[in-house]
Amino acid sequence: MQPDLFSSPEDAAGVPAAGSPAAGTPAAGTPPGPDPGNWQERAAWLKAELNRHNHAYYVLDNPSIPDAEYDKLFRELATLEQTHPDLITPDSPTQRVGGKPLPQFAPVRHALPMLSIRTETDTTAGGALAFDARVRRELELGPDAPPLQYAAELKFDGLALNLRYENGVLVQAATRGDGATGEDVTQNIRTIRQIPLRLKGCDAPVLEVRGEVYMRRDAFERMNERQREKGEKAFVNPRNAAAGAVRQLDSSITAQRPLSFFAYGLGAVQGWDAPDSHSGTLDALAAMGLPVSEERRVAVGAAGLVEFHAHVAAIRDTLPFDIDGVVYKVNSYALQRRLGFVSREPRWAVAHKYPAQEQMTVVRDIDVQVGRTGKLTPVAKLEPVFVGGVTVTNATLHNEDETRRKDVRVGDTVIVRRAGDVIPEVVGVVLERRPQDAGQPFDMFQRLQGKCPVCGSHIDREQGEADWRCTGGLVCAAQRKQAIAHFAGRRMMDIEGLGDRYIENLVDLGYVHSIADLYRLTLDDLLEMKRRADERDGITPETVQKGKIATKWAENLLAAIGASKNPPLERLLFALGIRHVGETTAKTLADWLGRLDHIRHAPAALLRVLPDIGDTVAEAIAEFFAEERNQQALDKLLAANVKPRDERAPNAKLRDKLAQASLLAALRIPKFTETRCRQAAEKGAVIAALDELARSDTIVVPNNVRESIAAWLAEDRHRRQVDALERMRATLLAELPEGGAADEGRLAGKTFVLTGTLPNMTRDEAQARIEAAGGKVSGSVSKKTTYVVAGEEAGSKLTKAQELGVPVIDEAGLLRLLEEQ
DNA sequence: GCACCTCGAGTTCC
DNA sequence: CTCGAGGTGC
Repeated sequence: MQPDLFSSPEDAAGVPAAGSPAAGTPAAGTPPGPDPGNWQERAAWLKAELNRHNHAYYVLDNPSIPDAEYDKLFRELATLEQTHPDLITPDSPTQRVGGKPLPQFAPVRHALPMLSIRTETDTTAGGALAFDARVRRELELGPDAPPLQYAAELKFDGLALNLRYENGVLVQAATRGDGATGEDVTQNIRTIRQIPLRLKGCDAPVLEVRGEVYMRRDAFERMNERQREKGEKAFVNPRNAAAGAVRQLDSSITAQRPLSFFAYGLGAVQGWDAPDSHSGTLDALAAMGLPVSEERRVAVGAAGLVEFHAHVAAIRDTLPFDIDGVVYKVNSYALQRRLGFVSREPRWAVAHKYPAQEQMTVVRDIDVQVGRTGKLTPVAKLEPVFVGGVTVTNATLHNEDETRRKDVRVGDTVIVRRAGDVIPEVVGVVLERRPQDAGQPFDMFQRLQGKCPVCGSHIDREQGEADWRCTGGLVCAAQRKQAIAHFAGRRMMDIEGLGDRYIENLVDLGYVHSIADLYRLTLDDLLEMKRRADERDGITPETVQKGKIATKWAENLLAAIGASKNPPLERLLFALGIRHVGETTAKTLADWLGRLDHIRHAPAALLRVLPDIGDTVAEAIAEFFAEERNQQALDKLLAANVKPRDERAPNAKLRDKLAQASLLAALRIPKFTETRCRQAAEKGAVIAALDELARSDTIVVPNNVRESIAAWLAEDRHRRQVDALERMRATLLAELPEGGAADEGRLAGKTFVLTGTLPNMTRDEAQARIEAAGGKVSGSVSKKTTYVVAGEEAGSKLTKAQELGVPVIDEAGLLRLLEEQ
């Protein structure tokens, strides 16, 4: 993203003085270049620096820094020149305001200069108040005068254009250029379908329309995806992509780029009776078939501006395109004329920005984190930057491939992006700023010397997988701690007060080695642990009162641990942290098999017949329980009276799943396909007599299949699996309730998706009630969704529902459905 | 065998 | 919230 130099020399992103890293100076906080105290040298340096970036952007079409950064330098120079006018030279970028047009595009002299708008850098409501106050002062309005009317609009993050219509026909499109002269990009602009080549109901001799070309975010993503597939370089953001497309020399390439346009004003006009207000003009332009953003209004007084600013801030992330702020214009043209201009900026308009969503910073280091499953994740440790409203110090690099694709190295200057609630991400490296002594391309194995940074076990990356993993399992303290944290989590055993910090101490000081140990902790253990932890951290000896607080804390924690002893079976299963077993799969296991005892002894083949459990998941579960250590941990839990409170008989529907044909197929014997299993079962084949099937004197299956079964059975573990399967089948059948499946409830077969905040119940409650009525609750909207239940602040799921035509109901609608039964 | 739908897992900051 | 991958239905 390069600054809109043409338009807004004042266009700084309103970044607090976090300071920015210098080229080759990996320390943020120190301004780059000569000491700001020496203003002569400083100004010379700024000029050179800015001219260099201009050249990179406008002539080489290869931006070197993000616009917030450019603006910061520009503003610094402008301020210097203001206080020391003798520093102003003709070659100063502040005097030119723009760059050279590319030689390949014909220059266009604008009939009416394209001016810039002053930017209000106070990103709070104060910015709006200040503007209103300024305007009222200029108009000499007293405090009792009625509030002014303003046209409030979005400030699009794109490229400004002047469209010239003569007699209603588009004859020329030009970029802003330096404001006086731009580039003729008519051929390219003609390819944008949104821009009418002929105006509806207007044949004025001259009508110039001004607006912004931009690219929608979704279109940008898709285009970048294609670029990457073709092995071509991806664009950093929609703005760059749009600017690049408009400045394509080959308009057939522009035609393939998904550009959009919004009109926001007028240029030269002849023979057209313009309305007397800005909002009226926009309405008129819309009526002529020009795209005009709907997100605009006539705001009344300062309060109206503040309200609009807040409103747009709230919807900013849901807009399909990027904006960097809003624009306020005095609505009445008569008043605009009275206000006039200061130098090259109108006094009647201001751009009011939001905190920048992109910033530059330096990568101090690349750390590797160990996840619960042993996944090794590279994390960029950043010089703190204020971006998108928060200070960011860490950003995930996901995995080795991703890190290398972006080629992030220690010491690099990177662009960090954070929009709304979105997790900060490293968008890309500013290669121009890579220092001589930057690190090498990231190499996980080399970096860790083949060892887990926490436990030293060797690390491994499976063929075809993106992740490196620590092989230490629960030997690895990082994995153990997270396993315990997972176990204690709210959606699992829900042990309140057992946060990461305490787990860290409990494990490090040796009080807890595995989850079962939690239930053997005593008051003394906890107090001792706390004392030792405090001592280690150098915290002053306890006062009597502190001792009391510590006791209270320990009592509470013990109580919470005690209270967690009898969870629903599915929660306990989820809490164990078996790979591929999340909330839903845990529920499936509990619903179908009913008792922990069955689940912990089920062979993979049995698990495979359950819905939504395939080879990978079945094996992960069986493997977990095959581990001696895990079975011991379970036994210890049981011994400590940790027991699911809702064990029950297996689900009646399991009877069908236990049919011989299904179980035979679930053994996954080579060549013994599902169809063959069914045929064999019809002829009386059963797992209990698999040996017979494999014998040469039977002809239930073709010879080659028979041989395959025999070979398979020859392996001991396979035979044991068959035995286990048969035993479990018998046990389960014996426990199955008589008769058919129970009544399924009113909402059987219906799938719900919950989104937003419901007025009177939590989402968990809503989910529980839907499930109690036999319905399903899913996390994502698709064609199969029956209803989307939307509350306050519903987000993308609601949008998706509308796209797919899925009915949307509110809480009241849901209650009605629930009560109908 | 492919396309679509889900689920699991990881992630940042206050 | 998003991405990747597992599972299922066509």
